[in-house]
Amino acid sequence: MKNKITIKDIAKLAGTSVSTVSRVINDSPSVSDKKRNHIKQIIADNNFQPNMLARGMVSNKTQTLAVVVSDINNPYFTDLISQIEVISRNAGYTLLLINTMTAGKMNKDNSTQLEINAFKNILERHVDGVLILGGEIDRESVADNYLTALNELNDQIPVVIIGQKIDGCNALFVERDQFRSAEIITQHLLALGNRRIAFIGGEPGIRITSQRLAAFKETMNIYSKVDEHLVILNDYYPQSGYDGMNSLLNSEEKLPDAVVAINDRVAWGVFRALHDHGLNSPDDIAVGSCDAFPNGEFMTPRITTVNQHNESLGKIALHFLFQLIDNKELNRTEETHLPELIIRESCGAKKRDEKND
Amino acid sequence: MKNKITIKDIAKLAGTSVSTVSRVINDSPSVSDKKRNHIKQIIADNNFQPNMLARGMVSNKTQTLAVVVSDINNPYFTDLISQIEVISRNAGYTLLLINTMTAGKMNKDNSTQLEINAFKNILERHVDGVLILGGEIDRESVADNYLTALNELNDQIPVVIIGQKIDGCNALFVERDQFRSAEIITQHLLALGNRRIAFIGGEPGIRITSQRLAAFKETMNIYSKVDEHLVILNDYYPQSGYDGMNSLLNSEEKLPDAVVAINDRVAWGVFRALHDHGLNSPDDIAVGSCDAFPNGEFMTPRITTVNQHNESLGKIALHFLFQLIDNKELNRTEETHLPELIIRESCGAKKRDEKND
DNA sequence: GTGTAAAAAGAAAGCGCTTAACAAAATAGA
DNA sequence: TCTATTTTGTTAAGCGCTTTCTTTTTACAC
Repeated sequence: MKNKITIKDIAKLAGTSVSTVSRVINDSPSVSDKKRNHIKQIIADNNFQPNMLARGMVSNKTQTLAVVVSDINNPYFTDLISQIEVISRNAGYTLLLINTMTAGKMNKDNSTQLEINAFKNILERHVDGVLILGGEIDRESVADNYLTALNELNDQIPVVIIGQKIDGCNALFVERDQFRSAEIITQHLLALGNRRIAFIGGEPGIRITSQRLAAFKETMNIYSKVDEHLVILNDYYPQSGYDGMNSLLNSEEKLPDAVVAINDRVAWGVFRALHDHGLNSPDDIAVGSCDAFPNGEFMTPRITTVNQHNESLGKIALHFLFQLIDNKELNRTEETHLPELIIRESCGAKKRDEKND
Repeated sequence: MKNKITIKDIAKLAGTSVSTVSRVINDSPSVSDKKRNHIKQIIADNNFQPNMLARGMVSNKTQTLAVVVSDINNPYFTDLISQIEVISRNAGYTLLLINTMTAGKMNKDNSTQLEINAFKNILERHVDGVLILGGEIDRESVADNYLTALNELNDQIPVVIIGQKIDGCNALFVERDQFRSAEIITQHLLALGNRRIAFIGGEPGIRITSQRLAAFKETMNIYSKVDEHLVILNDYYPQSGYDGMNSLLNSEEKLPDAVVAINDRVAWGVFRALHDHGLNSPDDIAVGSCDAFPNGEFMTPRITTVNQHNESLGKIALHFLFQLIDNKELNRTEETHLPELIIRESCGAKKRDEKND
């Protein structure tokens, strides 16, 4: 490891003072063009990179954003992170990534503690802003010490949370209407004539699940009624859909006409279970879901789902975060993106249209 | 934003000197238990977090690792990152995440420049170690300025690269045998009696593609021969498999008996194309691939693929990186993980067994 | 030439911390 | 009791930079 070259070295090489070199680095005006060019040349020749730690100490800016994410393997978050990375990079920020879920499910206390630790870490590092995706915030009830830690963090550093607003939290929230999206897909399935509809997937105690499930139930109750045997929660992954559908298929109960899967990945498992039983979607059982994950059009059948326009979430959240960092007045426009039904094959709408032609 | 509390404030509150407080923070022995406890109490009461920038300046350690990744949306990398995050966090490091691909494909110059910029950024931030996943390193030929920048980075900070060794690069490489995995799946397909086999997916000019394609061709040439019309490269995503398979299905050429997809996601698109043409895998066309992505067992048909044990890559890479950071002698054991065939449904091996019973 | 204002350059303080060097106090041995 | 040693605490330097305050240089008018 070579010894790092410092601003002092550059000053010496250029035969000038440290402060003049600093002025050149920071594009301060009061340096003559001649000297400026000379110094720039020397900086380039020696491949000098100013030490950001030192700059950060005095300027109180680290050009760093912390991203706290509960599950980096979830493509919903990955999508978000990659958007966030690009926008941040273009704005001159680098991301500190903090994942708070180890592997699989964790017990609640443990994950709460992990997030609180993350906040401490963030505080130590003096980042300029914090973005929180999912995690504890998704829970229906948040521990008091978590809320305290989060508010303390937000006292020191601007925090923007992508998720549903929670009471008592002072951070800024950017949210999507999770109720509405489940309502849309349930209405669609009902409109196609299905009356006995199952709900599969989602983790109990997590807000997105309760909201979507509530939407499902309320909507169902208008035209039909919910058979509680047909509501099977678990988590958000294909295995969950597979197990859920299988238990329905293997039970004594009458089979449903249709299934609302909590998201496309769960639907994937549902399809697999159906196929294993020689059944077919949409002909035997229609399946609809939410979230429009990438590549849903390659599933067999192509999945009918609800696009929440999550692709704009990262952009909006950063927009706010940058405003907070710069102490600007918040301008909460351009936030509304309504969920939108994407009709593909798995609910059978197109097939029905063809028949009616 | 509250004013941050500093070590000075703690010293004043504790009626002692800054250095004594520092000793307590750093668990230095020469402080009496009484004073130590008193100071610890005050630190806790005031929720004091030492400023890591300041600590980093003097100690030359930032407890930060940079992770440079070309495409954070690729689940192969996401898997890797999430492992890396957990291990790093447990070792007291936080990750700086730098994604170098914006969206979709980029032209080569642009992405080279993005990575070089990333290296500069890393240098400025004085991280303790760097991990590189994919990116330029994957290309068959690397630009000179890229190699120079990479070597300069490695001169200052330990760099570990997960990928195939490139000439002239001084960083440490951790690799998997990409040739072997394609060889395995091709052999499997040949052993099942297929002779006319297509190769779909992968990006020309990227090393993993050339290596797997070379393995495919060499293996094929032993028992059969390669019809160049049946080799269709593009990229690594379902669309690529879909388009590739479709073009085969729509062409005048005789259809292949089997397909080697470069990875499971490409195979996914292949299945979709087959299905659109009323064809079925493995009955009409067998499909095998590499990489054993998560949830492959939920595909229809369940995919037969080759597990590269990439799950151990992150662990091994960090193991080395930590050794380099601590200036330890490198101990390159436990590195061998042979690729392994996972037989599921899509090549038809099990069906054949049943028939023979 | 002198005088003055503006521009350019430099000196020095300080960001929050660690740590070497030193000083003081406590303990031990003679 | 007195010195030698160990333990505990303090002072101050310095990490690499920014920035305020000062000084020097330059430009221009008279």
